[in-house]
Amino acid sequence: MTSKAGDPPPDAERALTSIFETVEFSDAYRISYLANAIVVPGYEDIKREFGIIRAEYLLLLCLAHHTALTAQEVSTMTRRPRNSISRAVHRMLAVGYLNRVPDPTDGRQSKLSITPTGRKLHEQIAQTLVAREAEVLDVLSDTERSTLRDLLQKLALHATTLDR
Amino acid sequence: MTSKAGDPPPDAERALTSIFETVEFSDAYRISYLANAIVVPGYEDIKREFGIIRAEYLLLLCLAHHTALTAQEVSTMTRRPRNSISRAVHRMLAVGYLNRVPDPTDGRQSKLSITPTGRKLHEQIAQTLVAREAEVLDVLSDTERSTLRDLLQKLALHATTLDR
DNA sequence: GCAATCTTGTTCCATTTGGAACATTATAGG
DNA sequence: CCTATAATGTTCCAAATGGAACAAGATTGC
Repeated sequence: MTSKAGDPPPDAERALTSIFETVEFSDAYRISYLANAIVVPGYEDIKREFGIIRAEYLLLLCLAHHTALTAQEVSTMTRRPRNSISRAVHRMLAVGYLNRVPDPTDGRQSKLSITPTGRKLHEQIAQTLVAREAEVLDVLSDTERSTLRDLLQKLALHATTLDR
Repeated sequence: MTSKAGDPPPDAERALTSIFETVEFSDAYRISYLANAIVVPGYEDIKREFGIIRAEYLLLLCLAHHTALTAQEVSTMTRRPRNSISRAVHRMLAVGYLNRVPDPTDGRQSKLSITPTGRKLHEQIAQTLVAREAEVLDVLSDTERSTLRDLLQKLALHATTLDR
């Protein structure tokens, strides 16, 4: 269907990629396109294979890397709306991937943490996404990849300061 | 709420960004996070301001940069499902942002093109996204930005060869 | 030339999504 | 201390989303 990476693409196919160069916000467009090409299909696989939707997996992911978080913190970290996280918390509690203990010092919130089963699942799911990431990044050399990492980190950190 | 870009972040806030470093697929995660921080809120603004949803705007965007495309081509270029594009075509036709002429050589498909009104709208919308992009990219120097462009272009081109 | 297969665009439907309003608790200002 | 304001998590609802099946047309292979 599509030509291989190194080939000079035929005209019909070239037309479908020229948008990357002509679009007014080409960096943002490329980033968005890449997200759609890497993670979005990844989430679809995860849904099919594990019955877990995006907000649910992001919740597990955050908790796999922090000993305890509130729902609000997960919402902020992931830029998902609070109600999505709320729903995710209920489902993940129900299937035993999550613990929830009310915060004694603040009656509004609860501390969430991942269970061993939840962590096992996360590790499986992460593999899927690591593989998908590798598929895309393998066109870069080691130096290029390391440069990219640094630039993305800088941008991501800065983006956290952007309000919604 | 959040500290400024250059400040050393306080502990509570640092916890919310450390995921960028600890997540197993950190490049993919950062790309996805950036897409959510730049483009997604952009689409929300566009919906509020212009009453146009994502698939609809992507359709206009593609047609603004190509004299004629089929719905299938737009679907491929944007990685949106065919039915989303189909709906978008109908709405954009109804409001006069689009022309559609059946392909005489292939009865299944039609050639789509943008109207002058549609193009005007695209130009307004693009400004919104260009501004949002600039907000994020302004932390990079000119050289960094140019390096990033090249890397993203390489990745995006390669990603087009990924099925689905 | 014809049957089987594929492609395009569409409709249908179930699921996901996120805004808005809400109850509850905490915090700030007087 | 007590009222006004803000934050957390939840429910409700309308909208967007994408998979699946479909009709109509094109292509392939015999």
